[in-house]
Amino acid sequence: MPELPEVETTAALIRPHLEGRRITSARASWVRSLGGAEVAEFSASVKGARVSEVTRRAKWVVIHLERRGRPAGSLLCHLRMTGRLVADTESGHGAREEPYERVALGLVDEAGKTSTLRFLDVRKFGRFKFVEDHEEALADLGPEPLGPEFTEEWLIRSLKARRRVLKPLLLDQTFLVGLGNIYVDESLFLAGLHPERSAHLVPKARARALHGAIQSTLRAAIEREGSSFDAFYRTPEGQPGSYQHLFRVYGREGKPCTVCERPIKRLVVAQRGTHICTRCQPAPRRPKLPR
DNA sequence: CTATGGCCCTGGTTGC
DNA sequence: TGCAACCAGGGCCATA
Repeated sequence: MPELPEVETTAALIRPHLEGRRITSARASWVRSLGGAEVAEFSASVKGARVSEVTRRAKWVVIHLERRGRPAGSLLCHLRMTGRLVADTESGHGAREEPYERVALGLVDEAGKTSTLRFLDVRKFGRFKFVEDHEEALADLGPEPLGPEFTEEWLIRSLKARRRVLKPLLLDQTFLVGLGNIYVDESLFLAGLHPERSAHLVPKARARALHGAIQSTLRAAIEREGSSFDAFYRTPEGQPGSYQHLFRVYGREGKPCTVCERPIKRLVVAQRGTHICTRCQPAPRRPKLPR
């Protein structure tokens, strides 16, 4: 469950269980989830710290820590393909290790009530790591698609400057953050753009359409708490997302386009499964090959 | 700068 | 039924 809307939803779900609480213990049953740190080192970094705030940057959940009222580093969590963050409301569960649990934190609130935050991750691609400075750690990321930097003018200018295929460029987190395979396909469909078009050849009007498509797709998905079409990947906390019912192309191979009824096609672009309507998203002109 | 392919991992689905 | 191949919402790294 790893694109911007799912990460935003995750941050919102765990926030009330974390803010204001103090970390009393930490454990990790899969060290590589810690992103390079040893378990003891990780534990020492977070134990005794208080969670001041839970935010999101790109596809990262950022858990801000403080000690004596001063900033004291952050926990950065990336869900990658199968990661989940689950907060226990009931106390007394802290000792039990859940299936696929990779990292867990014991917490206590001001009244002495205990709880547990667990990082579960079937495929172990995700990360749950401590950093001193989250801004430095995330410095290479592009702008937020729902933030003030991401304007129509920015997108027009930035597309023009890149001689790259459109879809992989939009998936590149150093270019623009938050989009993954699903929301890229959905956004390109809404904008009427073929994923293999050259970024620098996208006309201004289409770039404007793409800007609107990205924002409206992400906003609508956040409103529905993201997508979850596989029981395996759902968040057990709260309701699973429901945006998957509104997919126009993703996972709809062979089904009729919602606009023109032509069957949706699946192709592979930059090694990623890609879904398009060949009528609504006309293929780019192929450059003439020298003979 | 851009593109490609391997790699990290596990489990569900598909096809023989 | 059994089993192998293939697929998956991400991103890093080396190489060309």
